[in-house]
Amino acid sequence: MRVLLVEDNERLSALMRGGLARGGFTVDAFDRLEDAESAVDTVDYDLILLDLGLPDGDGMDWLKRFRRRSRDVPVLVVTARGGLTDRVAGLDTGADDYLVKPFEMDELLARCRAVLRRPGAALSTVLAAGNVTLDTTSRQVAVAGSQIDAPRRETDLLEVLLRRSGQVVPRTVLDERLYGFDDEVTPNALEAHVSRLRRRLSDAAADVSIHTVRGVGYLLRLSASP
Amino acid sequence: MRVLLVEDNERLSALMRGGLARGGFTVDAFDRLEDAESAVDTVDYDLILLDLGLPDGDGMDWLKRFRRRSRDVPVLVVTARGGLTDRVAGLDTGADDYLVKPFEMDELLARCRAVLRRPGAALSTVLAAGNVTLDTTSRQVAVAGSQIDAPRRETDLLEVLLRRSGQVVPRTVLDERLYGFDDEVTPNALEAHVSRLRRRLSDAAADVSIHTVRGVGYLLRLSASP
DNA sequence: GCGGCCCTGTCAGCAGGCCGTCAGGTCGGA
DNA sequence: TCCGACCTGACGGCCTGCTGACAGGGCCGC
Repeated sequence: MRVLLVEDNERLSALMRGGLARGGFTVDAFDRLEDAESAVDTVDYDLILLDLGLPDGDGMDWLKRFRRRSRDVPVLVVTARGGLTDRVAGLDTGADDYLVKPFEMDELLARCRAVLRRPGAALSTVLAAGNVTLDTTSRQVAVAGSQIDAPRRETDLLEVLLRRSGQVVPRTVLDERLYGFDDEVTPNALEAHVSRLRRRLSDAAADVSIHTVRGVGYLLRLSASP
Repeated sequence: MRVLLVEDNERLSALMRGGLARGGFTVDAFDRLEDAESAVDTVDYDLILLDLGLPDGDGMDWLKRFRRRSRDVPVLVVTARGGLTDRVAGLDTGADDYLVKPFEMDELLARCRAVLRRPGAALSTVLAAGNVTLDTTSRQVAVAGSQIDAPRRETDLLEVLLRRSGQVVPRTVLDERLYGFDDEVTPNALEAHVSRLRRRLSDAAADVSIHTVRGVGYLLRLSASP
C-alpha cells in the first residue's frame, strides 16, 4: 500500500512516517502542496494523508481541486482544526475521514485501514457470447456495447442459451425454463420467441445466432463471418 | 438511502431518526441486536448505524460476526466509549467510522454521507447526470444550474437513480430504499412518483430521463438528443 | 386553533406492448 | 415426392405501467 503524506510539521511528519512504515505502508512524504501535486500526477497512491495548514496554500482548497479530477483515491485529512464546521466541511469536500491532532499512532493506522477497506463496486453477473451480453440482475441485453430492448420472455430465452453457449439446448429444457410446470403452452410458443429473438439479434448486428437442431433443440454460436 | 439504526436509548434513537429523515434517509430503527439481525437478513441496507452497549449483547461482537459474512455494507459505530483502544478496536473490527457521543446531528449526517461515498461512485456530495444535479447535503435539485423544487420522495427517488445512473435499478430496490418496514405501500405509489418526477424533469428541460425496463425497474439515462 | 396549501398514497381508466395461438409457407430427410 | 418439423406474419386477449383525479394528513401562517 503506497501512501502520500503531506505534512509540514517536520517532527510530526517523521513520527507518522515511522508509524506508517511499521504498519506496513510505503510512504512518500512532502511538506508542500506543490510537491504533492506533482507526486499524485506520477504515482498511483492507495491513500493520501493531508494536513490542512500548509505553507503554500490551504489543503481544503487543494482537496476540492483534486477531487474534481480524481475521484477514487481515499483522502484522510489530518489537522488541528477540530471544530464541528471544519469537520463537516472536510467530509463534504471529499475527505473520507478526518483525524484531529493530537492523535495516537494506533488510531491513525486503524483509520487508514478502515478507509482502505471501503466497499468496491457491487458485482453483477454478466453472461456473454460474441458481442452479446446479458446482465442477469438488471436483465439488460447489449450487443457490441449498446443496449437493446428485449421483452422478458426473449431475455429469459437468451439467458438459457447463453448459459450453455455452444451446446445444444433441448426443447424440453427450454420449455421447462421459460414456463413453469403449470403453464401449458403450445410448442409453437417457443418457436415464436426464437423467431422474434433471431430478428432482434440480427437487427442489432450480433455476431452470434441461434441455430436449429432438428428434432432436438437450439444452440447459440458465433455466426460464420466473412 | 435505507439505513438500519440500532440504538437502545429511546430518546437518542428518536432524535437520530428525525435527523436522518431530514437528511433524506429512510430509517429502520431497532433497540436490540436480535431484531437488527433479522433485519439485515431481509433488507439490503446502504448503511448501518450501530450502538455498542445494547441490552442483548455487545455490538462489537455482533459486528465481528456480521463482517464475516457481509463485507460491503458500511457500518458507522455510534457510542459513548470514547477511549482510544475502543476506537482502534472498532475500526479494525470492521467499522467504517466511529462517532463518539455526544455528537451533533450535522456531524452524524456528514459522516453518513462520507461513508456512503464509494470509490468509483461520485465522491463529492453532488450527484450528477447530464445537466441534472442533486446536492446530497442540502437536498437541492438543479437542472442546468438553476434550482428546482422537488418534494422529498421525488428527491429520494432521484438520488437512488443518480447513484446508479445508467444502470437499471430494480423496482424492489427502489421500494426498499424509499420505504421502511412499517410503510406498506401499493406498488403504484412508486409509479406515481416516477410519473411526477418525469414531468418535473422534462418541464425543467433536463437532458436525462427515466427509462422504464418492463418487469424489472427503471434507469436514468441521457435522452436521445438530435 | 384553524384554514389553506402541498405532499403523498390510492384508485380507475386508458394505452401500448407482450405473448400465445393460428395458419400458411418453407425446409430437410427418406 | 411426401411428411413432419420448423418458421413467421397476423391477430387478439391480457397484463403492465402511465396518468389524471381525489382524499387524507401534515405543516405553516395568520
